[in-house]
Amino acid sequence: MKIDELFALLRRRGVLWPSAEIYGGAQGLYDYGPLGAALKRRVEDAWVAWFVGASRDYYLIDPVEILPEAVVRASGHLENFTDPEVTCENCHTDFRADTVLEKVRPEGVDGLTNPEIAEIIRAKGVKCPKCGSNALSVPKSFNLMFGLDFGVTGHDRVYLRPETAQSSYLAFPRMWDVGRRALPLGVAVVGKAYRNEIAPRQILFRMRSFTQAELQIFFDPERFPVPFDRVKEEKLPVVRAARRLAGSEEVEWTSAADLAGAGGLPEFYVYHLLHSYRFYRDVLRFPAEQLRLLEKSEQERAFYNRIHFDIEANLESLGGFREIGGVHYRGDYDLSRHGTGSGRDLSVTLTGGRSVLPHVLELTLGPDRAIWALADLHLVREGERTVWRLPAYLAPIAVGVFPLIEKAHAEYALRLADDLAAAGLSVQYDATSSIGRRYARMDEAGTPFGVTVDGDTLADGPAHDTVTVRERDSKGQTRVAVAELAARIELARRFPRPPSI
RNA sequence: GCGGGCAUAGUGUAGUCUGGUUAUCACAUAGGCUUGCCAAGCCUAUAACCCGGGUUCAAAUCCCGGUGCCCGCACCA
Repeated sequence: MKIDELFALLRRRGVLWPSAEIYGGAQGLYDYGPLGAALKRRVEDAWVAWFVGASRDYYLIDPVEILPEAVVRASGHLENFTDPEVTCENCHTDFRADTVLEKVRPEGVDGLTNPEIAEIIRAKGVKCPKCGSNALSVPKSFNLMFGLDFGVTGHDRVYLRPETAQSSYLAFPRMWDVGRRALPLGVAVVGKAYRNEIAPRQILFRMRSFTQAELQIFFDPERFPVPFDRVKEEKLPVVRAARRLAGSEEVEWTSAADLAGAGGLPEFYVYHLLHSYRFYRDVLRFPAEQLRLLEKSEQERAFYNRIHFDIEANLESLGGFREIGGVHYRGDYDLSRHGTGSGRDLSVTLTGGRSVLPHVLELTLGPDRAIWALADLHLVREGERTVWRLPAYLAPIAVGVFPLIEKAHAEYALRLADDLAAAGLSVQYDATSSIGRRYARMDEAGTPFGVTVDGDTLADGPAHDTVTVRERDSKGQTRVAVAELAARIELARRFPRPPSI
């Protein structure tokens, strides 16, 4: 589906909508409605089950969303988020000031005010790199972090975190003690991050307030054991950076063994790349042929990332492959920077007495993007029918309960709906319109099971206390005893379990 | 940020160029009758011109400003 068509459908069903709609909306802010909120929780829970559940030494924490200025100064976000830009008044192209001044001032523009940069441009006669005209503007700074006044005086500067990862780094020394004082140690955060994007675009794909699910694995750079033998035959759809620089974005299905061998990647990295890939393929159930693992070149990736693969899904609504998550080997950059910034030594002493500054492997997911991808890839029109083929364990509503004839069967059906809800299932009771229309609504919401109470349920005979269970994808119907119903649905609602590390 | 396009019920739309009726139609939603396992039928109801200003006897329609969305460029640490 096209982006507008898909968004209209999601809006109509109350999955999500623009925030502050009655005031005309606010750029880059969206709210989730009942279906979206429930779906998001399921996606996040599935992520936690898959990533945090992979090891006994991985933990989920819930830190605040506000960072003191010293933190973002140390992390590099303060300077990197405020790159000055100049615009060519002639051809209307924007450039980063340090790029434009590369030749005349190779040391960069850090520490210069915008008028000072403008003076250099004027004095050196710097021209527009694109059209060659003399029309470069005075630089403007885009602070991509939201700054806040903190405390009574408002003199203390704080920022909404631009990524959840920083919260995990700050927690590392405490988690070292809370955990088993052993590496690897995983610290996961699922929460909001905020970026004052210049141009929010494409609904959930570039928002100013969005959710990140990130697992930071702190490990000993000399030793990160993984059960690599178990996975070495598995093939991954990769696009290596070298191949991209040579002009091809074609996927090469490469075995884990080859990526680690001739491919030159560490085994621990390949293992986790595969673990992440499996989440998208086996948990979110994105078709393998619509997924690719795209390696970022040295120019594209952040300088501190030693290895960087994006996990991308091919989305019709957005015109191609788009990043949903990533696997980043960040080295010791983060703990080193925060060690310097805080004046604390963040290295740890391992059993045996060796002291190490742990390296970080970061596994990320953008839950908002995942939700859009779940809609793009699984929400399909089949003639008159619209079906959201979500995996049963991700569906916002587990089961719909319908009386075939409201007057005759409502009492029993309502009681059944209450019983299923009491068993911990999300239930939707619907008695309006024809049974076919109710099934159709259920299909559109992605509800995997519809339970219909009919005359046989109430009558004496072999079908007493049984109901029709209608399955969303096949439209097939089976007769199920009410006593077994909750257990059956619960089974389908279990998240896939990860292989343990 | 720059450039282009767009904005009408819950959703999709007609009407805008050429100002003038009770703002069109479909689907959806709610109620009734009927039916009773896949969006059936009939009747009824709810429901919209993005916001602000201007021109005019009269503005959904023309003009200005704002807001938001889409596309391209740039940006995405």
